[in-house]
Amino acid sequence: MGVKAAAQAPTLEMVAARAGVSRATVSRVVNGSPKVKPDLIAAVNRAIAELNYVPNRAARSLASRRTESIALVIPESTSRVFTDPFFALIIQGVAMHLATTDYTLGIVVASEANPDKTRRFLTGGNVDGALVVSHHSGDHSYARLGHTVPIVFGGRPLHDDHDSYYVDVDNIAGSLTATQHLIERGRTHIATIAGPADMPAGFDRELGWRRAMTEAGLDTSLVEWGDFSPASGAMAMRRLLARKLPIDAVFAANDQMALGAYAVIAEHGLSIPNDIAVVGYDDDALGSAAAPALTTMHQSMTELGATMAEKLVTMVEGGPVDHATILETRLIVRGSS
Amino acid sequence: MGVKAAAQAPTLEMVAARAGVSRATVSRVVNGSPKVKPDLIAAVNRAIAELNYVPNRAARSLASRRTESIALVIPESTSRVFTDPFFALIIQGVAMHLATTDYTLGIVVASEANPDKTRRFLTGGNVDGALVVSHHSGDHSYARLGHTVPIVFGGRPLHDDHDSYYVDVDNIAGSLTATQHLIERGRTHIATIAGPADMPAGFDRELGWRRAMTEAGLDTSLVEWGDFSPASGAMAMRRLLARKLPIDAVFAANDQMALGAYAVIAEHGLSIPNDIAVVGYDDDALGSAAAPALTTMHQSMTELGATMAEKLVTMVEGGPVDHATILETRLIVRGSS
DNA sequence: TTGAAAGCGCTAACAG
DNA sequence: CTGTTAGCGCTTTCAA
Repeated sequence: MGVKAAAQAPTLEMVAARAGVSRATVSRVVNGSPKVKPDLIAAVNRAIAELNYVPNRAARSLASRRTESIALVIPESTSRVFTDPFFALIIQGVAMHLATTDYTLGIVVASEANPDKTRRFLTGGNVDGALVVSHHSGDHSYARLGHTVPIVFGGRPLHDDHDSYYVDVDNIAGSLTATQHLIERGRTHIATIAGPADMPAGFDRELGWRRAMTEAGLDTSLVEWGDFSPASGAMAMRRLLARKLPIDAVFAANDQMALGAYAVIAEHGLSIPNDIAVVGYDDDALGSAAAPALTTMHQSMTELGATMAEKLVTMVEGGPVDHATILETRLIVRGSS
Repeated sequence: MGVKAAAQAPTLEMVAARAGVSRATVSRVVNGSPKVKPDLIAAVNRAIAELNYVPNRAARSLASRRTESIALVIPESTSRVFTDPFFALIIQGVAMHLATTDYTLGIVVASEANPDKTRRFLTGGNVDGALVVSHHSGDHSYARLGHTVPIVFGGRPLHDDHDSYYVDVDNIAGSLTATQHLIERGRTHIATIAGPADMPAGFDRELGWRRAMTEAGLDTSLVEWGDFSPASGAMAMRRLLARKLPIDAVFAANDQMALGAYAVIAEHGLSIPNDIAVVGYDDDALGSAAAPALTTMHQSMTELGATMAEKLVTMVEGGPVDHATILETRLIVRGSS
């Protein structure tokens, strides 16, 4: 209201006029074309600065048929476990990598009630590519879209899907290492609180534990499953203890479940690590503040996110990429083992 | 490569041709204009379905001068504490609310090294509005942009900024309630592990504690500050105990610090809640799995996010909104108090 | 190396 | 109520 006219955003045309060149030239300068005379480049840049010009994405994308934006798709069901630092860190990694590029990041929570909405959004030319993360394997249903628009998955497909692209952490090697650490510490009755077997992370971490146990000739019957939540970890620990078998260590498939187990171990009057050593997975912030501090496997989820983003951008721009990229994991020994 | 022609996405024009109407009519149907004859609507919708048409956002936005997308801005410094469920939950709330609208969500990590990049992005007509969240008050530097593009802040401005729009939880009432709960339980030497005084959440939660204590005629000298991390909570608790004054309860400004304090209390051979009752804030997932389970103040961050999104959309669409929206908080009594 | 001109797919007056 | 007609701001041949 009042006198103030809507300050019209400067257009490329205004820049051209001010710099005394054609719109085409301004466009070339903005897009870094190599064949523009230096003095013109300078003139254009000056005009851009003076006008505080910023290109209109919609117009650019309409004309060029590229959107300069990528979507991070999060299946609704997994968004419910958003509390899991997992997602937040991946988003952070993706966002930070993208900040170094010209791509914009869009978040899409894929409604399971209406999966076509997401499909259409992705195939409707709204994004140049997509990142799909989930704990659930089934969500690789998006895999087929990969033929229409570039897609990079976070976490390996549960069933090896030969032509999908993904970045994953080495869950098998990680859990193998964690279990071997317990064995080296002289533990022999090592239980595991595993994650759901229908999620790659759950399946693989159980597998690594199994391998380490088998290689060492130890018994692999002490398994209980949780859903990665602290409460489920506590319940699993309770079931483990209820078996009345000797247990001198527990490898939990994630820190949240490990911490859930802490409470139960204390309730039973047992001490960590004297009676039962505990090793978690993920290196949650809370593990280091727990008493005793939790030994765990560290893997950088921000790195995972950044790597996914980098890979996708490479694909979008037509570069060569491998189907699988596996990130390393490392053991962090603290007081609980 | 090979024979496959790039399957050209169907355009509005193709739909018009197939339905035997003009492009304008198709546009009207797509945008739900009330003045189109039912039979034409049907014809158009049939053509849309047959062609699997999906509107091109760029074209639409270029022509209509609206982007149908909003940005969630996260200052870089606060993105480092991304591990804090706070952000993840807000994002979730925002994403879920937006999923019920036609708006798209973009995540922008505002580089502090190059703040203008974000400013330009926001003012450059790339989004219809923005949501800004941060724990830090200083970040209301974006407040001025509010005159150019609608902005809703998460958390109140530290210095009351009379014309910015925000949604916040009632930190003062919440911490007052938490402290009164401790007082009702008969505790009289109640310490607080406060958050940074330069963050509204830190400042307000300390204030609520102070009010409750003062009203009850209790001493308010037992204060130590942390930075909301578990480690800082542990250190603050250590300092509190080092004062060698009687302490029979602790109100921590968030659960992560409360849990950090747990470890230290145990180290000192004290028991919770017998020797020291503990109340946290935020209702983190881990608080309920701790031993004993943590009494805390619950506030729905997803609701915060959803409310922010809703408010912004209303603003973007020209509806009336209040400057401040305050969300309720509730006490959850568990074993630690 | 630069400019002119033709759209990209859609919306929004304005007629009719 | 429906169609016609201009563009929205930018990229991109094609000539010059």
